[in-house]
Amino acid sequence: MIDVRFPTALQMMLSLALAQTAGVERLSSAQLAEGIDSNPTFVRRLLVPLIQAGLVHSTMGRDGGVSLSTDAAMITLGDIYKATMGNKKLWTGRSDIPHRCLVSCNVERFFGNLADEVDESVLDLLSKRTLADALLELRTLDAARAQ
Amino acid sequence: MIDVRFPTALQMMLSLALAQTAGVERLSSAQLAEGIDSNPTFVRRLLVPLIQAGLVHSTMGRDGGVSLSTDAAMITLGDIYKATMGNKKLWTGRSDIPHRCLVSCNVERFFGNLADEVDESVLDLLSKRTLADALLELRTLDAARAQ
DNA sequence: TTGATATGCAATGATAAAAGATACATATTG
DNA sequence: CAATATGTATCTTTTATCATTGCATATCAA
Repeated sequence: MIDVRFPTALQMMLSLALAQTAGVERLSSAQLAEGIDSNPTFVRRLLVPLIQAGLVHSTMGRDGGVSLSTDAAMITLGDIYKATMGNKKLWTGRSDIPHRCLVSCNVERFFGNLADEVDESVLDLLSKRTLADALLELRTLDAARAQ
Repeated sequence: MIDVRFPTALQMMLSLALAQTAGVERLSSAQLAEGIDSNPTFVRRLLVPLIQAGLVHSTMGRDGGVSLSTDAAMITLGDIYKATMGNKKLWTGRSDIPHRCLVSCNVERFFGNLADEVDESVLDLLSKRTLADALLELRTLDAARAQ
């Protein structure tokens, strides 16, 4: 199955950012789940690392829910990516390749280094964009759609 | 299951490049399969797009096998990636999100654009490296390993 | 204090993408 | 024509991911 954690977390964060600008204090996991057409448990699982990273604040109990910890302009898409994907690399190579020649003895490390470079370049790209930027892009797309 | 087509195709291409420098005319799918600890069918499936892209030349029949179509310095890792992964994007978002608000109506396109940018930056990185460069890196890694 | 309702979290089940396995037609060489 | 390679279709196995269910815990309000 395809891993949709990042796009999903991103949508949730965008919803929280929108709520923030609209003056809504917090959203429940059920509300967020509705937005992504999924279930509250999945939402809460995704929220855990975002909360631990300090991007989202959660309040328990009745009338509980989550909200952004800070202004949307202070959160980059890179922050969200790092939090939700943790140490998972974008690429994984074959493991336990039998060592028999120059290639098989060293590809594993070679590919690992390459994957690291890729991760870095993706994070660079994501870190240049804030949630606030993204929300603005959504408005632009929406305006284009309306025409 | 994790998609290991690119790392696998890369290893095969490196093996073919090494064979080329060693004066070996061609390798069979069985030989390549041994190198990646897999089976000839998987190898041949992976070879199809590489052959179609003109990166690899295949000869059928007894004593058949595959070899690089050109010098390893003329083939970039980007070529290999494009051939083996085809149109598959690095990221896929959730699909069929119900359209209910500014976010849900536009994230799909927003994320698609973002994914395109990521693909582009990864391909940029991969296209700066040739198979010959990679083979040289393997030798460097091997020398470091020997110590 | 208690009922309603939220999060936090564990465990189990369903789904789907990828790789493995098998079989066989076709091509080439000696 | 025998041996052995590729090309390709089909079926099975594996496994990462998401959905579902259940329940403990926290909070608010009547």
